[in-house]
Amino acid sequence: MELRHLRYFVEIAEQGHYGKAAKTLYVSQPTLSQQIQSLENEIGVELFLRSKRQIARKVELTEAGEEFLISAKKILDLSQKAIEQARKTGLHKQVLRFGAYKLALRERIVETIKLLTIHFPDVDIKLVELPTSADIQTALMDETIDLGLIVPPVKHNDLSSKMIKKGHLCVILPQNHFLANVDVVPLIALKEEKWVELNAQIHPFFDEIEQACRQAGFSRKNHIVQEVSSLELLASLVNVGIGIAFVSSLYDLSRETNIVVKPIIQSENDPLSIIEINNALAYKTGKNTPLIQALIGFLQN
Amino acid sequence: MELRHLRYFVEIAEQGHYGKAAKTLYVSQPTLSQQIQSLENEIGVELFLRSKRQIARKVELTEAGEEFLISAKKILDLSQKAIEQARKTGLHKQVLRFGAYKLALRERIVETIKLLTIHFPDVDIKLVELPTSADIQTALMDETIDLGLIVPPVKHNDLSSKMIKKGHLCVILPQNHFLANVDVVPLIALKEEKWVELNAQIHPFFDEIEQACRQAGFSRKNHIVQEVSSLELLASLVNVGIGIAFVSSLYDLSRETNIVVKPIIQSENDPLSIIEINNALAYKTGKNTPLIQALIGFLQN
DNA sequence: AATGTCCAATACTTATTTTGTATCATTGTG
DNA sequence: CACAATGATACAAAATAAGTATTGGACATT
Repeated sequence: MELRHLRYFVEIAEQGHYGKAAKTLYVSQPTLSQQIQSLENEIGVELFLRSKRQIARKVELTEAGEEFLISAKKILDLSQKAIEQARKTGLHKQVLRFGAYKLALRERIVETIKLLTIHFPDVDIKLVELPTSADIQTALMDETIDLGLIVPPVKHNDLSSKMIKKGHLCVILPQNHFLANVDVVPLIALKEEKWVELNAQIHPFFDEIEQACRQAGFSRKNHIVQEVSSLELLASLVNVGIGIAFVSSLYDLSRETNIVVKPIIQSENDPLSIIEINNALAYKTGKNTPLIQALIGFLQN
Repeated sequence: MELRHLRYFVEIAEQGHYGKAAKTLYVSQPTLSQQIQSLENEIGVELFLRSKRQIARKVELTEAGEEFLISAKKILDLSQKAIEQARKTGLHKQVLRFGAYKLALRERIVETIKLLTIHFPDVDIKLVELPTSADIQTALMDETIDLGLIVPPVKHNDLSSKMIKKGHLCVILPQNHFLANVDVVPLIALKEEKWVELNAQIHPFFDEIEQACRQAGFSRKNHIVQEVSSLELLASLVNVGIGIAFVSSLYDLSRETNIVVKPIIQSENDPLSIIEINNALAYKTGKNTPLIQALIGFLQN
């Protein structure tokens, strides 16, 4: 018997329905059928009524099942408590310096980071803000920070990283732009555009953009008409028609009006050839403590 | 986290030694290293001290580990109790008719069956004794018994079986027999011997023996000088030199003196060509209830 | 200091277990 | 009686755990 069996059993018992339980547990329905069977076989007792008639349209517990449900919940609860207790003791006042590049703070990742402080209340998480993803990596190498949010790829051999959020390159256009109504924008279609760009000092993926354009067969040199220092300004200038701009799908632009955001594709013929701009967590390879692993594991969900 | 992690953790903590814990858990040492690491990573806390110096020659728990140990034991204990409780309720006064062939009661399996009554005290286990393995199979088909101990193979399509004990064909010889000092006896070497044999009415694997001899190129017809009705008599007659006899390695002959037991091999050249005489549990295929599965699972250990 | 022993960690492969996909069988409903 | 709902099965795929061989670090001994 494993805790998995108990988790599945409790969910099915509470929902009274294999299919619904499967949904909330993010597994398939046959999985539950099988796991419950193996649990029943280990105990030697049927936990759910398998009688032919199912008038109530839901699975009912046997007498033994009712009892087992109470125990199972208690065990699962204790397991959770045991983990939390160990964390409390082991992480007490441990400091974790978490680095994020400036623009990350405009991304949806922020809420996730907030969750960290709730689930690991005994870790003293110090948020360190640095201009770019590259600066984060340098800081990790210097051990100025312990864990950092970056845009892959990593640029040092000694850094390990784990992707936590997938995103892709997008372009923002004024609403009256001739491409404003297409589904996706092939990169080459933007060959002749004028560009507004974030200041290179804070741009998390400037190099990736330039490389993609080169690959598509053009360069934006002399087409960048203005550099700005914030996403808001960027959106405003696009809005009034000064130029268009590249952004990541991970940015939260929901508050910017009168602009449209369109995904970029590398090849005109392949609608799946998006250009990935991801978020990853990085740490110095030698320093992958349980705490760091646990945080990464947590943030991946 | 799964209960497996807790089982491993508790065992290592109590033994203070990965290698020793691996032995009692019947897994390899690296397995424990890995599972403990994954547990630590999930919790985010080191449970064992990994300090450089290990003066005490044993692994020590961290403070968090000490606490976790207490919780882990409690959880494992509750899990066991939960199973027992469910069994108590679900199996209350359930009757299981367990069939065993006569000679099985002279085999080591008996002790194992006794364990059943201890671990499943609320099941009313009725022991049914029948002459041979074939009779057990008939009784299973008739549903006169629910579960039976047999010597494979099964002889009906509707019977399922699960091996629970491996054994092999042996010969018992008087101590002064010319083969009494070899390691293994090739079957063909017994071509000219005189035989004492169990009464065909109670012999669990007479057919298997005859077939093996035929395969080796001889027949015992006219060489069987005496039939007896018990293992004790069989051993006695061998002892005084009336003849030799085939037995299974599963028989408990520890109380018989002045005889030697030697494994038989089918081919002179291959010391691994033993002739299997196993024990299996069988049940009617349509009737594999959780109880039967649980009993089989239990007896396999 | 050099050498040997003990013990957990690592790298890599294999085996087992769990999960998913497709399909079925049964039951209750319109 | 056809149809929808729901859990069970069979089989393929993926994920996870376990095994084998080896390493590296800490002590002990010479």
